[in-house]
Amino acid sequence: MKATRNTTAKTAVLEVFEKSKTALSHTEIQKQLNDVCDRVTIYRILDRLVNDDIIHKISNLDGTVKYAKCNHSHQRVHIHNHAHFSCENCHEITCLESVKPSYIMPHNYKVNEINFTLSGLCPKCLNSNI
Amino acid sequence: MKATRNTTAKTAVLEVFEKSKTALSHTEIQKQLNDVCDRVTIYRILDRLVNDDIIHKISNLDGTVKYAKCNHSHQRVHIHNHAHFSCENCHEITCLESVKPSYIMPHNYKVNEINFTLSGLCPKCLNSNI
DNA sequence: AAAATTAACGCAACAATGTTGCAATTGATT
DNA sequence: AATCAATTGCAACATTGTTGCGTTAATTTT
Repeated sequence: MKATRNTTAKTAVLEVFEKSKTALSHTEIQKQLNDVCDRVTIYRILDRLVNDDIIHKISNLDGTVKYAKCNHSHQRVHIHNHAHFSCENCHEITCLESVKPSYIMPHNYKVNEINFTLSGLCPKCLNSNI
Repeated sequence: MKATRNTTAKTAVLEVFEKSKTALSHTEIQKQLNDVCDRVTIYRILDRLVNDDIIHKISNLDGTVKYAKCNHSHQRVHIHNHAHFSCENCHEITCLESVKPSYIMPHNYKVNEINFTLSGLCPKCLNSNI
């Protein structure tokens, strides 16, 4: 339908995701890009990548929004039903690909998407006795 | 420890929550309050109410933040482990008190809080064929 | 390989949301 | 009634996200 182009800015953003093990906010991406492109462009690239199903959006308990690359095998129908972990100490958000919640819904609801975010202490911060 | 006071502004905010069946954003509360108090005051009241465990904060997939009154019986230790439903059509967020996800966590994580938000169509919007 | 098409960009300006400092007010306590 | 500190209003600021528009550049077509 659409024709998404491979621009230098988009490539740069994707490289940042490639390097990062954790989810990134718009601001964090901007810092790593070092003026490769405008702030607005990053917003637009993120929107496009979400639409193209290359990254997904995660909204944290504290209201911050982050993005992470989808590193699943290319499925035809793609639902981000895995959990995310948000560390209260280092504020890193990581995908817990293996954690998939099971639940029972009341009737008459149509569920399209789920957001399952757990927060607490990540292994790194848990072991460095806070 | 602290001494939270019962002010007119706080009472007004609580009345708004009492009347509402759905979760409310700061803006929605402000509109219903009709200049009872300043915009900043509402932010501070919400912070206090969350701290006092009277309301809880819900952050939606789209990044919007809402608050809802906790209408559970007064438990000593209080974890908001129920789900929330966010309608993509009417944008209302409701608590699904009965829906509690079960999941298995990897070791070395300490989970303090969970945020389980489902989005799609609520019964009201589902039945009014969109 | 050049021309044509249009997605993507930069810039500026704006809108929404949340935060902070400080003096004045007011609820609770003595 | 006097005291104390939590709460408020105001102003100013910070952050985050959006929009319009003329220009640039990635693809496609010729």
